[in-house]
Amino acid sequence: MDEGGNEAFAARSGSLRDDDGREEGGARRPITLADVAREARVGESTVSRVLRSHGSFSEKTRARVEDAVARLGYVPNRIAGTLASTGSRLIGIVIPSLTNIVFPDLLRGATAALEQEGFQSVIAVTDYDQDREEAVVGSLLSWRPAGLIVTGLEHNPGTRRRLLASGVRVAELLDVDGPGLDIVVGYSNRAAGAASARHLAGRGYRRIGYIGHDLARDRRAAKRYAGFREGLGEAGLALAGEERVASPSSVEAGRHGLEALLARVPDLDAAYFSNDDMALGGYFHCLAHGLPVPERLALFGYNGLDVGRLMPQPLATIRTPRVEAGATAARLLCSGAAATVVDLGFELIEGATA
Amino acid sequence: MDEGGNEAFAARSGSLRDDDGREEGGARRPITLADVAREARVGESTVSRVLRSHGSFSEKTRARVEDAVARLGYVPNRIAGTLASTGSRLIGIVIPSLTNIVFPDLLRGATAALEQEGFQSVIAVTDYDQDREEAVVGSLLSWRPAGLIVTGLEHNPGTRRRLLASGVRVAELLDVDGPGLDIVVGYSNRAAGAASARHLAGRGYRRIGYIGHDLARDRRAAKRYAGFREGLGEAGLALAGEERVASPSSVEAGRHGLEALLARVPDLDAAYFSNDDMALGGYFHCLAHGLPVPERLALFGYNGLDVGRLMPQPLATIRTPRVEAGATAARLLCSGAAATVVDLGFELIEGATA
DNA sequence: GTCCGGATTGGCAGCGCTGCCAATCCTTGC
DNA sequence: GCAAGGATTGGCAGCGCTGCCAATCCGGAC
Repeated sequence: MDEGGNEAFAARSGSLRDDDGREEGGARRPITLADVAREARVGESTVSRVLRSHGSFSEKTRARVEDAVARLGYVPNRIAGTLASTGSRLIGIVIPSLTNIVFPDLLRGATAALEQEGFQSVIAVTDYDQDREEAVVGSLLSWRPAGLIVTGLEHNPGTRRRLLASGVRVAELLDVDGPGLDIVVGYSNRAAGAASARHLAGRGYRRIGYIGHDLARDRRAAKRYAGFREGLGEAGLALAGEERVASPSSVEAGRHGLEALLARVPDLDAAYFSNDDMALGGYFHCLAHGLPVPERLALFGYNGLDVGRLMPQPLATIRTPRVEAGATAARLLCSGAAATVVDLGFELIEGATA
Repeated sequence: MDEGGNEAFAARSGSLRDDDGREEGGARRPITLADVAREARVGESTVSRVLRSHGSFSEKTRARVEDAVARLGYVPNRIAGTLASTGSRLIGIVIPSLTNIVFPDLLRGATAALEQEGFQSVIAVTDYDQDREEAVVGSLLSWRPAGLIVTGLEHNPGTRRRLLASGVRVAELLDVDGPGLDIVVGYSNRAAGAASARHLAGRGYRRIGYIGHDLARDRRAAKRYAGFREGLGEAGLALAGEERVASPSSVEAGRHGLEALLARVPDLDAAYFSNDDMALGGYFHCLAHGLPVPERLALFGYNGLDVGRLMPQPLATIRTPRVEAGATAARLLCSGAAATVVDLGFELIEGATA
């Protein structure tokens, strides 16, 4: 190892023209590309080219540079790199919540695909609040990302304006029911709701109730709800009752919601939940109170979580391709595809609870 | 609005000395701080000061600047800001998985606290692979973060070296059983395992089995396992049998794991699972096969997920302060606290399954 | 009216890296 | 042996913003 340097720091040179950095008690400064260039006795651009495998250079040069990098423990500064080059390799991802496993799934798909393309993701959470969405979108845009992945098609005017004005590519996920800004990847929540209604009606259920969570915030759940009512209508039915808890969806909300609804509408023969978490709560209520499922009460969820498949009776639900949606959106953004709508569809899982 | 400019772009000036940017068909370029300064007829540093509420300026100036910002739709470029100032406002977070809700919980706590401090987070996932951890740590370090949050205390030598050499603050989370690099926030997995064993032994269970997942990758689960065996040993007991599935933890792995174990060791009277997801799967197995819980078989989990609390019989488990750990680590990192170990402890929940 | 000290303000040199362009080094062909 | 043309290479001007420092302004105090 050379004098005065350790793996990650070099002695800071004492004056502006002295580049040798051998001042004795000087402060330490991070290793830069210039340090590597000096160590390898090549130009800065050459180091840059080698590190990015971009442009041409000889095998001998590559070896010298890589050697110097290893010797100095150089870590490239992507902040500087991004500023200097025109486009960043960053994608911002905006999701409403980390509590519902649906969004980590989306993240999983997106980050995996992104990584493959050499992109990194920055994540922000809105808590289902459109004002917070506007704020985090602004915050993400200040990193000059190559693209943004947001959830749903509904945004307040400020968010919409910022997104449009920024000129960055935007992918809106998990919904295709409505006009999108640019790239849209998802499935129809409305159709999913309708399909659920048709399924229950087709099975002969007539006294069907709905247990949902905060629909004002979760617009996709609201669309499923609307689609569900439509589907019931087509079958000549109407909701026999409904219970909406003001909180986000959860097993707890589902359990207590079903309990409350049954107290009001005891002769329900089926319950449609705003998602699988809620439905699992409902299932637990039935188990705890000895209500035979689906004989006494049928249950239907949404999302197709693993846990539903493993219940003693597999949950009747709709499986949504969340991971795939994240991955598809990421790939489209990276590839610079034209504005488009990708409807990935969904799959109705009959299960054994309805 | 001035001629030739719209909300987010200004006409690019045709030559290097012409700053007026009124070339007719020129390309568009993003609005910069210099544009705002010109529009507000103040200096660049003044705009910078106003935007960061840092330094002093008159009320009149603030109004003019904010006016210009609004008129031009200026979005500050944090890439440039970070490069120019010494420290970034970024914290990197490295987690092993997004599939297990534990890590989104950690993220939730961390991002909430970080946001409050004006920091942004960049997230990377390792899939429980130490080599991938090394790679993503390198990748995160290239953003020159102010700090890094990683999971667990076990890292391969390369990761350790990079972390140390980088000079950035590091917080290691969710475990306190072992030496840390810098800041450590978590709880003792070993003690949790031992406490679980003592609880089961104290309740009179004697034929106790273990159902776990891939312990080679999940070092914290391995520590709980070790602690559990120790705890049993103190009570004069030994594991009556164990089943390890090679996959990550899941409801499915728990259900099938218990089934397999019971096939081999039918007279088990209690089952300790590597976590609540696994335990939920075990519970489902019992329900599906009519095994009375806890009379025929007691169940014990780990993590204290909501779902366990809402089962018909609340799950006996250990509640871990995951969200709090994320938040604590984030706050310590931001505040520049000294290296320290924070043991947040855990809480044994008796539940009704043991 | 003049002077003083604090409040404001503007200028400008970098932060570390990349893109462009010119300089240099090899080959290969004749 | 010489020139043409591609392969390598180095120099350096920014990318957009912040930090430092000097310049300017302002409101009393004298």
